[in-house]
Amino acid sequence: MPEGHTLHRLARAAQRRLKGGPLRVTSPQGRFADGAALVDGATLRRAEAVGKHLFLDLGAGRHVHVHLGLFGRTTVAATPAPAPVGAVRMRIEGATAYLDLRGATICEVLTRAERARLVARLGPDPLRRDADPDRAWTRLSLSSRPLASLLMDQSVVSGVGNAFRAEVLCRHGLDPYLPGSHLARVDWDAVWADLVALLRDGVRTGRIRTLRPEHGRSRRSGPRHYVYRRAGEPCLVCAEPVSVAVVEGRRLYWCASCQRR
DNA sequence: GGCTTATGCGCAG
DNA sequence: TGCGCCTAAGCCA
Repeated sequence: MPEGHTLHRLARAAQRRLKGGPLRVTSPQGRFADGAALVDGATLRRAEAVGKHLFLDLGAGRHVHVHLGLFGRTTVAATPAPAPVGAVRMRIEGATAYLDLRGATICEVLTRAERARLVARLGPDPLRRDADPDRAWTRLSLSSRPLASLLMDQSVVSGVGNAFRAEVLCRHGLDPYLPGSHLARVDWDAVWADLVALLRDGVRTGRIRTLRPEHGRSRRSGPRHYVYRRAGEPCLVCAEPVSVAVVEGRRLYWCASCQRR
């Protein structure tokens, strides 16, 4: 479930459960065998997420970089680790916990400079204290591209994916096709603040919860989002059917009636 | 057991 | 713009 909150949550879990003693790093599936050999026996200095990227600082200028892509999944659990089932790209075993990685787009060892170059091309991450929303505003306000494209562009804002894109635009009544340059500063400030709150909630709960209390956030059954994956179903606010179209290669869901600005 | 879909992204053309 | 990567889960028969 890889939007930014997933990676920050993973970074926290890794930091808490793998820090300390030497780590056994292997690649049962084999595709990360060379990388694993480079870092096997190292100690975790720091686990950190930037946008949808996870970095494990293993000292001596070695940084394991993981990007989950669309399919990547991780397991973090108490040792002893069971015999690997399926395609485990990377397994990290510590004294009390282990981490399994499957299906990731990227799992590699980077130098500090390579890591810095990668981070430099990412836009501000709403989950990081050092994030500067002005950087994103500068990009947005000069662009004729639609908001729905800009929000998915990791060099504009990092950590937002298809679910949060759809939901945050809906929560603010924003037309997904509005050019970035037509967005009011006050609306961007509100969207940014909302992304901070929504993503933080995601880190805490491990879920994407976007419904306001009056629309059933705590309800057990029924829709869990305003528009995401609800094509053709009634909008929770105005009951008009939710629209769907492909933008940036991903399905965009929105309410054409509520989101007009 | 097969088919579809998925919270992503780089690359060819 | 569309394809390919890569894995798992949900749905159907």
